[in-house]
Formats: sequence, C-alpha cells, structure tokens
Amino acid sequence: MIFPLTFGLDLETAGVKSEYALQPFRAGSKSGRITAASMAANGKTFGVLNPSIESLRTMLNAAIQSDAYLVGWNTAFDAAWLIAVGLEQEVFQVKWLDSMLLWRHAVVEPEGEDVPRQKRKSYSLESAMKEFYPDDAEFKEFKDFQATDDTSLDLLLHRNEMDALWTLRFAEKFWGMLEGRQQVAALIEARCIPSMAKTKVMGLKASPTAAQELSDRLEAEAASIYKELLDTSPEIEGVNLASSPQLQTLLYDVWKLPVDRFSKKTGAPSTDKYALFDLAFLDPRASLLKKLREAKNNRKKYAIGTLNSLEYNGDGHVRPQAKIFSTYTSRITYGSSDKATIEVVKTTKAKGEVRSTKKVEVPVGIALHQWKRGKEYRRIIQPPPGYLLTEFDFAGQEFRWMAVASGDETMLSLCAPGEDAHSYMGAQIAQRDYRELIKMVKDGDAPAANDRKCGKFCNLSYQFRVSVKTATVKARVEYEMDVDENFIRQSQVIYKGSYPGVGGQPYQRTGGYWASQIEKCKRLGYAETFAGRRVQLTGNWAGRDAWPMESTAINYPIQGTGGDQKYLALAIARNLLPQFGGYFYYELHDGLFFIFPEDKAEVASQVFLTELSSLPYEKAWGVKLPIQFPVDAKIGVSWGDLMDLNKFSLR
DNA sequence: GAGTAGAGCGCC
DNA sequence: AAAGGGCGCTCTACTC
Repeated sequence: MIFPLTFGLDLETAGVKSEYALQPFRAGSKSGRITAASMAANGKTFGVLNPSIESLRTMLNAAIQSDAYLVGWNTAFDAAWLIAVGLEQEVFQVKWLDSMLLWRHAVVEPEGEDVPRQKRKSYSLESAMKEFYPDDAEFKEFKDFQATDDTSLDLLLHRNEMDALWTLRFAEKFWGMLEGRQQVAALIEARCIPSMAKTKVMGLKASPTAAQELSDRLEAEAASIYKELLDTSPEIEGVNLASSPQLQTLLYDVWKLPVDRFSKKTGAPSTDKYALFDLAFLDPRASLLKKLREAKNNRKKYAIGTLNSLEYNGDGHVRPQAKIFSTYTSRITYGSSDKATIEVVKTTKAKGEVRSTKKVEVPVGIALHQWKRGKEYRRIIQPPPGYLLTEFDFAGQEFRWMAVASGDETMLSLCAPGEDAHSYMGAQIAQRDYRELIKMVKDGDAPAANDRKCGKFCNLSYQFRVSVKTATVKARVEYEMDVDENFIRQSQVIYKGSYPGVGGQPYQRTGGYWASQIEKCKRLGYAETFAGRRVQLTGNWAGRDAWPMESTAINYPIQGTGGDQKYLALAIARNLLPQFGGYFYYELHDGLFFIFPEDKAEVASQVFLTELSSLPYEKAWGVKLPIQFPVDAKIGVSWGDLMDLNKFSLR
C-alpha cells in the first residue's frame, strides 16, 4: 500500500504548574492550555501561537474534508488536548495515525547473545531525530514550554512546526518499512486513538469512601497479625519484616526452618510467598508473615494509591495512563504516574535562594492492570453518575488461539458451543466421563468442581512449556491443589496425549505446534500474528538464548493475536458507541470495559455482545477462522458489582 | 539525596 | 538438564 494522503500535526502545551502541560484534563479548569499548534503538508508548515478553538477546529476540518490522515507523535496526547478544549466531535471524525507507533511496528528487535541486548529504546521523536537525522535535530533543543516572552515564543513555534514536519516525514519513512499486512494491522490499531484520548481526559471515577474503608480494614488486619506474631515471638521486635535479608535471617537462622527455595539471581534463601506457603506446614508463623506482607502491600498499592491519586487530581477521578502498543506483543499497559520536572527553590544562608529542577512522579492514576480481583478492591472503580459499567471478555481467548494455531482437532472441537474444555481436561485427568462431569459440575457437586478446576489449571498452564517444578508450585499456591510433582508430571503426559497438535506426542520434541512454530520462525527470522503483526527473531538459535527465542516464537502468535483482536474490537466498538451515548472506559487485555447511560446500557450490551462475538476477522485480517470467538457480557454499578448480563436488572 | 538493582507480587 | 509469556509498582539495600 502506498503512503496515503497525510498531514502532520503537533501541539505544545503549558500549565499553571509545569507538569499540568502533560495533563490534558487540566484544560477543563483552565489550569492547562495549548500554547502552539502546527500542521505540516508537502514539506510546508503552518503554525499558530495560542490557537483559538476555532483555529484548531479549522485544522481538524482541513484533514476531515480532504479525507487525509492526520499523524502525530504519541497522537493520543494531542487528541486528548483537542477533546479537552471542546473538539471531541471533530477528533472522532479524523482518521488518525501515530508515527511513534509506526516506528514500533517497523522496528527490528534484536535478540540473542550475538547482539547484546540494548537498553530499552526511547521512542521519542527526539530519539528518532538523533538516530536517523542527527544533523537536523537542533530544533529539539528548545525545551521552555512555559515560555512567555516573544523571543522564546518564536522558538517554541519553530519547534512546534518542525515537530509536525518531521512527524510527517517519519510517518512516510516507517510506513514504507512495513509489509502490507503490517500496515493494515497498524491502521486498525490507530482506530483506537480517539477512544484512548477520551479516557485520558475523562479518567475513571473512584470512590474515596471505598478506598478508605479498604485502607482501614487492611491496616487493622496488619496490626492484628503483627500482634499475634509478637505475642508468640517477641524476637521479631525491631525486625523489618518487609526486608528480604532480615526476614531471611529470622526464618532460617533464628527460627531454624529448612531452606527449600532460592532466589534465581543471587541464590539467597527465598522469602517469597511460595517459600512461606511451604514453610507454613512446619510453622504457622510463616503463614502469618505471608498474610502480613500481603495486607501491607495491598493497602499501599490499592487503597492508599487511590486516595493519593484522587487527592492529586482533585476531581474525583483517577487517570491510569494507557500506552498503546506498549509490549512487543502489542498489548496496552497502564501506568499510575506521570513523570514531571518541577522547580525546587532552596534557601541557604550562604547563597540565598537557589533554584534547580528535579524529576518527580505525580500520582495521576492507579495500578489498574494489577488491580486485585476481590470485590472490595474492584468496587473502588465506578462509572460516572447516570452511567452503568459493562465488561466484554473474550472467553478462553488464549486457549482458542492455541487451538487455531495448532490445528489440534480436540482443542478445536472443544471450542464449539456447548463444550467445556476445562471439564474435558479434568475428566481426562480424573479418568471419568466428560459429559457426566459437565452435568455434575452444573448440579453443584463439589468433587466434580474440583476435577474441573484441575482441568482448568492444566489447560491454562501447559499451553506453553512450563516445568514440572514451576507448575507444581503454581498449582499448590495459586490453585490450592493438594498435588505433588509426580501428579503434575502425569497430568502433563495426559495433556500432551489429549492435544497432540500442541506439544507433539508425549516424550517427543517433534510433531506439534511448538516444534513446527520454532522451525518456521528460524526459517523466516520473525514471528507473526494472525493479523500480520511481526516481531523479529534473528538471534542465535543455538546459543544461550535458544530457550527464550523459542518461547517467543511459540508465545507471540497467541498473545500477539489476542492484542490484535482487542484493537479490532475497539475499532468496531468505536463505530457503535455513539448510537448509545457510550464510551470506552478501560481494558484488561482480554476484557474491554465501556460505560453507557443507564437507560441504554442493557440494549447496548446486547448489541455489543453480538457484534464483539462475531468480529470481521476475514475482512480485517484476510484469514478465515475455523471457530468462533465469543465474548461474555457483564454489567453493573461498579467494577466489583458486575454480573452476567442475562441476570441483570436495575429494577 | 538521587538513582539503581534485586526481591517480591499484583494482573492477564 | 531444564524449561511459560507479558507487564508495572513497592520496598529495601546499596552506590555514587
């Protein structure tokens, strides 16, 4: 595909506090503003200082009316400012592109011992200039975004125009580095830019009451556990139980418990939750230590984290910072803070007032992607007043993509409506009848539910090449299964025998997806998703990095396609949302969250359930899939109170 | 005092 | 023989 008609766009911003320049929602309270706006086309630039809303609207309309793409660098940021100043309608009409993301699509990721792993590359425009056009990078040296005098403002405008110009040039350059299917994947991904921009402005409503209650509860719990420990073991007085070395001494030297686990890097005796889990069978105090650490960590990260963010933002909302295409498999990640450069003024006796700058983290958001699954944690996150929260979750997403990738007939057949892959696997392991197990699980039979849980563990854990040791620990601690390594070893043999298309026949390294996928990637030098997104794999397949490279080869099509599927769902959702007055709210990899006005939420959810369960994979990616990818729909008044759509009733 | 490494752990 | 992947956040210990 040739490079389509595209204009470059860039905004500069400032705020009452310098960090507000990076916080588009400050435009609402006039404590942040757009200081310059520039467009670029055909090697020419057009820029204005202190643009009026009308002049910004004119810029967007220029792109809309000529059906041109509008490209920025980290475009969601600029789009968010435009939404924040009142141009939401235009922003959603524009066809956006992002040069930074095109770079990510095009870039070769070196891997392997021959190519030393580089420090994580910065994907800033400045880095791109320095890497590709160092002689032209001078305009980037101007950094006084809070400028007010005329000379500085001229320099600011110059920088702004050059940003727009080079952003456009890079877009064309990176576009040309992509194969046709990579370009299509990038275009579908770019459709989510306005939706992500809108959430940057809106944020998530968070309940300070729920956060405070959680904080109080966890604080009391930690205090009570500590008291219980202190009563039986006065020697913990003065020991920092959050310190691994100090805890190590306590457990293994003072209490003389046996060492069973070691840190991977340093070989020091481990004090992690798996070690404490096993030690608890010998000494109940290990269990108390585990609970104490959890309570303290959870309080800080979730309860206090929310309260801090609410206080910083000051408008009842938290703003976790979404990053599109943040992982090499394309997944979105969220950060809880913004980096800000603030000015500090120190007064000393010798020198009087001394001004300097320092980098700090400001708590604009929360650790959304790590949010604990419990109700009392998830209740903190709510839809805005008058709205309901909905979730659409791809059912068994990775299992299904593995079924397609491997072509395993049993796996594929278990993806048909009415089948239950976890019950199937559970029945194989427990050597009982599959259909009868499904029926007994439905009837609430406890041993049957246990067998299904075991099947679920196997289905989810054995798709990738997990060791017996790791799987045993995981089964015991995370699934609370009373199993040993022997049982896990046998269950892996049963798994392989059940799905020979995945790992090949038991005790063999050939004949399945794992082996054939590794061979394919060795041959091609890259791995590919079903949408055509790629990662380079050109290191030394025989050396020290063989295992991680093979793992990437196996993992990438599964996890990466899950990412592409999410972008496709967001693209389809974007077209449907306005019909119901709905908005994208946030995402959790295989789950998408939207808000709808209360009176439209149920109808909208039915439509979304249907549409997201039948995404246009063939039209978008050019592939015909042998199975469906249904979503489960949930709806409720908070993240912690979601229920199945068909069970929900407001009345 | 600032920055970093390591350990640990939350989610998918 | 050994062997999931992907992240971001918090705390301590340590270095410059």
